Amino acid sequence: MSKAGQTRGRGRPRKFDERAVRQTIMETFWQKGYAATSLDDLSKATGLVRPSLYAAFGNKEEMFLRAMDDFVIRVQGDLNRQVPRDASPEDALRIIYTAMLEIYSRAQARGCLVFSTAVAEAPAHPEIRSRLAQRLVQTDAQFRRLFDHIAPDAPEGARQAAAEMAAAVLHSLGLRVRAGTEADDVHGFIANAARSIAAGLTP
Amino acid sequence: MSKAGQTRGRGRPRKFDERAVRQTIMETFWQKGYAATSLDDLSKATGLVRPSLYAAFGNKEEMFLRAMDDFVIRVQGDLNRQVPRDASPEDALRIIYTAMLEIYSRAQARGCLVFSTAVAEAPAHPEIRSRLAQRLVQTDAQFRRLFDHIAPDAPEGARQAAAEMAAAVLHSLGLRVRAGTEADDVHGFIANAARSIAAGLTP
DNA sequence: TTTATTTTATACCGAGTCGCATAATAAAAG
DNA sequence: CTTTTATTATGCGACTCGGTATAAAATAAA
Repeated sequence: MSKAGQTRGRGRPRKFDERAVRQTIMETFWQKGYAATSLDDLSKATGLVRPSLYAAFGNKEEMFLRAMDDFVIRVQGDLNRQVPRDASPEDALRIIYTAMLEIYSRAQARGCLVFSTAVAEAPAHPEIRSRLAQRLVQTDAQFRRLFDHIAPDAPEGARQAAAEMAAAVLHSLGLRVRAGTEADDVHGFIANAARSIAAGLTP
Repeated sequence: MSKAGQTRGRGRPRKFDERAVRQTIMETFWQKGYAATSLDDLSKATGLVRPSLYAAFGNKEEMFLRAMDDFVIRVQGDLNRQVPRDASPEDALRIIYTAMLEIYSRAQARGCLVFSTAVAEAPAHPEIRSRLAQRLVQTDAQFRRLFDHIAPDAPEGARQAAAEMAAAVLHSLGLRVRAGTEADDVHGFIANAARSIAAGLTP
């Protein structure tokens, strides 16, 4: 159902831009969480009535899964734009964490849609849980690839351990932002974490 | 209201054990999350009818706040029983994380009531958010005290950084368990984390 | 135009929600 | 015993929820 938006459909044309609506859905889930976001909320936020939402995006859980994908895509985009390819491990981590802090802090302390919102729905929604698990694995792998690239001389075990630690710091960062931790404390946390992890790579 | 359970009340005596009921409430929230737990669920689980729950424990949010307290108390108890006072940093961390993994893994992958459930309600419930923030601060502080005790020769900055990293690993552990990460992978994560953090304390 | 197709709008459903008002019950205090 | 106080039981009221059936509207194809 629902073409990619290009094919000249045959019936009544849509009055909305699918990508913009998806962004709005993602933002709404991000701000209010899964359970606290009603379909009426999404309807008001997007300007689409509920049946249109269903026709275009499926039920609430499917909308949320889409929102998770859109969230990740957007974060990766922001990140790729800011992280240089030739930084030292400590600088790279500091840049990444600072960028993530900026993302997590937009509007009122929202934290991470995946690590702070999806996680709560994991027990009741196997699909969400599996997507969350995927995300954890991929985050570890991304940091691993980063360290393989910028710290190739470190032993493999150290690179793997550093990658897992780097991911853990990211998880913690989301939590701390969501809890409303003071900005200064968060910056201190970031600086300490970047230094500690980098130290494990260049002994 | 509701006396501590000792003072010989004047009216009709309670038919339930307050501490047992609180444990059941905590377990239920832990298993199903905040939003997904209805008062009827709590009523069924505890055997108390809703008005009795209200009279004894207040509304849903107050019950959850109590559950957070009870959860922390129980975790601290389990932990204090298992962590020796004279272990090396690496051993101490491994013991703590292994114990926490056991707690987080009870029944079907529940993860952490605070880090995986309360966090989702933080935006909508300021009281929950503030309690979550408290918990984050206290967790950092507890690790800090641990390292002050078992690694007093490390520089202060290193002890503080290690404490924050140790807390971050705990946050990540809750997430990973909740996402259903394979037990072997989680054990690897624990071992790597304990080694990395300890290395930062004894260079 | 006519027909086929797709989206939008309205209205509704049944289930479940929290919280409380009220009445029945049980014990202590007088 | 009578009165007071506290707990338990019953039940409801007002609301929100996710989801859908149905009809109106808008466009492309025939």
